[in-house]
Amino acid sequence: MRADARKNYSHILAVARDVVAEHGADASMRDIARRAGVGLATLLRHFPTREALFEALLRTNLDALTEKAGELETSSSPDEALVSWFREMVAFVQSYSGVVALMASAHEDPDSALYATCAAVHSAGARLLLRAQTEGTARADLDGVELFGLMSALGWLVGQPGFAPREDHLFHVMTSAILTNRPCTDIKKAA
Amino acid sequence: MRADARKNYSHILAVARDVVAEHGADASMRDIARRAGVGLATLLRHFPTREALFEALLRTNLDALTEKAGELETSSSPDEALVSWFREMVAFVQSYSGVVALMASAHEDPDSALYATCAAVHSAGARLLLRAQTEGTARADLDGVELFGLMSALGWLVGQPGFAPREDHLFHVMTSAILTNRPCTDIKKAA
DNA sequence: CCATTATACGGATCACTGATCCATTTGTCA
DNA sequence: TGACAAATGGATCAGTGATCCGTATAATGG
Repeated sequence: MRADARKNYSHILAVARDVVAEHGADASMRDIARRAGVGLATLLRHFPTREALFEALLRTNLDALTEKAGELETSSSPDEALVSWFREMVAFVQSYSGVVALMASAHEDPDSALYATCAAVHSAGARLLLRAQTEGTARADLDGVELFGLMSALGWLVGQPGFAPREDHLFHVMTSAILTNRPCTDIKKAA
Repeated sequence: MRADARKNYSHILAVARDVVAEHGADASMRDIARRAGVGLATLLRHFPTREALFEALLRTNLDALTEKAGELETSSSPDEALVSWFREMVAFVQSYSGVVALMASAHEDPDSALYATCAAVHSAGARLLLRAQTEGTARADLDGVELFGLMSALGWLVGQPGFAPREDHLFHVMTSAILTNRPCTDIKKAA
């Protein structure tokens, strides 16, 4: 790749990160190109589709999440690790609104550029889950994909207008569905 | 309203219901108009925005759900009623993909055409929830909005590619987060 | 039953989107 | 410096939702 092309590539990616953070996953490609100071054609040659752009955009974040899962695996108790990672995943999904759908379809399509990255995230989560399940603190009838799904769903929900203020509580409800040792802490028990 | 206009209104609505069921919430307005045999301008005069069209489309479904909640309130046990209604809500959200976001924003905006309808659904769900909470079979720290949110999130999730086959299981996980008397039925309990 | 009038209709058009083409510019290397 | 491949971006295309306005028609009064 020529030097100027490489520079544009990085610059576009940086600008795209800002614009997407501002306008969500359906930001205008023209807008991104304009703000990057390049023509639309240039943007679209570097990233032929919207998915390709997101792929590049998300790869670093997803890799970081995968790595984070590995760290938590050794630094925290199984259920604490799972909850911490869950929280980070939710925050991630929420911050790039509209991105989960992309990841879900990427996970279904082995040819997708995001496929490997998604699979890594899934299996990283699955390992954290398995560790908690072995200890008996997570419900046994879950797998990594479902864990990912629940995280995505929560991230999606708290990204919807009106639900952001309830994020902490909804997070608590959702984790108590996954973990077995913190069942409904603040609930008036019957019997 | 003139007779032909009224006829067009109903016809467009019926066609829109089909098209949306086929192509989801971002179906082309031109497409709907074409299939209804009217000009795009006519469609857009009857329903100035996409939201206006969905408003009309969803009102009947939502009213039906509200009514259903009332029926269940007298015909089933509190937790059975809640679960049944939960299931219907999830199916509804899933069938009209992309619609929840619309309802969420409608619920935030008192001027929205869907506001009253949404509020009715929320309070109908809240009543079912309260009944189960009084009996002690639903966790007490939930309100109608959160119940609606969890239903929406699940509906959204099972509408994503790859998660549809897991609908039943995810439904089970989610309900066990809400109910207290069926905590993780198929799980190896710790201690 | 016909003439008038208000109403509804829809083709044409606009601004916008992502995608593609290709003449021009620019980096690179001999 | 010269030549060539590579990268660029303006122009253009089909698609979207929205708007305008001349035309067709339903409703109404004579």
